[in-house]
Amino acid sequence: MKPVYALFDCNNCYVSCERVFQPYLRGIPIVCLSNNDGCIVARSNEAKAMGIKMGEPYFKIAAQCDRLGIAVLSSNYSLYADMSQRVMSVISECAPASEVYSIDEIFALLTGMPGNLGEYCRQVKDKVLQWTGIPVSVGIAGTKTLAKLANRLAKKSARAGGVIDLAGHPEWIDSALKRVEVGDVWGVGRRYAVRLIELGVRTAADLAEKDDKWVRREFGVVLARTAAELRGTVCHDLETQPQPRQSCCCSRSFGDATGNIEHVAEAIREFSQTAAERVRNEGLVAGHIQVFASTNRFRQDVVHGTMSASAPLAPATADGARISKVALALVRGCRTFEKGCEWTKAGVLLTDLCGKGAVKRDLFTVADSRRSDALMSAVDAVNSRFGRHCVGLGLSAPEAGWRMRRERLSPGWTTRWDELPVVR
DNA sequence: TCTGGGGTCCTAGGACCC
DNA sequence: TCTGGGGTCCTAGGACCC
Repeated sequence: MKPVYALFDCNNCYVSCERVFQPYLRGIPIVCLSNNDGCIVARSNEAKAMGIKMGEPYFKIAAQCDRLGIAVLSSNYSLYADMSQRVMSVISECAPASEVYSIDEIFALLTGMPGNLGEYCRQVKDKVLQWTGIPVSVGIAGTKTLAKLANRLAKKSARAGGVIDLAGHPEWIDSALKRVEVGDVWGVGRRYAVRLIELGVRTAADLAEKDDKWVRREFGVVLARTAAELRGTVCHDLETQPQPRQSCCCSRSFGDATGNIEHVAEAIREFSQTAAERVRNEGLVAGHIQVFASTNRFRQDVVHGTMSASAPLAPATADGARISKVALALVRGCRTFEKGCEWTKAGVLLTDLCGKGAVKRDLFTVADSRRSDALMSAVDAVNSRFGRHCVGLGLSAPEAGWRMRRERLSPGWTTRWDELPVVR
């Protein structure tokens, strides 16, 4: 039986999440910023029409936003994650199998389902809007890559009404491929796009027509799979069971640069506990830790520097106390810190992750004790109820200069009791 | 003055082994 | 004048995704 994939994708995801709880933002241009109020990461259709570009540093267009009356919001990831969960749960109940692909996308497997799948997906889309307030678009096709492409066209087409079904209309595939630039194909990034265009491959249709051996030789096996998927050959199956992650990184840009190693250490102490908490939440432990910091890579007029230090964690652990102790020791033992740099970013990377039950032990190491497990469970319980960093080891002041800027943050409408919307 | 964060996979090259 | 062959493992770097 021919496989059928549907890709559901939230329209302007973060903007739509904000609009659910601030209806006065509907119909006006609005953008959402990345962490530290750095870059534009989401735009409403009105903002797109005004020429606001994705990924643009905010400081460069702040005045323009002001002049054009564009509403600007700091990123509120706890809101977006919560809204995402609601959308995903509605859609996943409408299909026999599904794969959450990102915060705003989910693949649903519709293989063998009876009836008009385009019509069915339109009903699911309406249900998502009614139940969560989030508008979605849908692309349906025989491979994931084609479903992505169909979704892209569904978003742009006024006639499609948010749904394009290439599985039900294989005769549309050729013209669909011709209408999509090669750089907009899922799996073709900026570098590949430049080279492909130099080689005369301009559209998805051009890429699909290329000889498999040629693509493999010039670009490797990954792009060869993408090209095959455009021809209708499934190379990327649905991953219904999320694979256990291999690494966990917590890094942040600082609100204010600092030359003080103790400030960097403070940040890293907190990031290491956040990373440990994420790893614990997934029942994993880490066997290796790396800490790093860097200066502002964009500025020409300052001393540039990077520091990085790493150490094994033996036995592997997710104990925030142990991990933050090692992290601090790594920072303080790092010589490159002595160069008089202004640090603007730091982070912690946990790797060699494995299941908690699979920890290797030897005669000379002691596994995490039951006391450590109990302590971490208590910490997680308190923080889950009262907010992250409510309790922790050596916590820093909320107003510490290294903390990220979030000057236009909306309330935690769905995740914090004290920020619930009030109905009058 | 101000430029995000968090992932994965593939490949090439070096170290090391027999 | 001259330097094997074949394999594995690890790491760094480069590409991609959202």
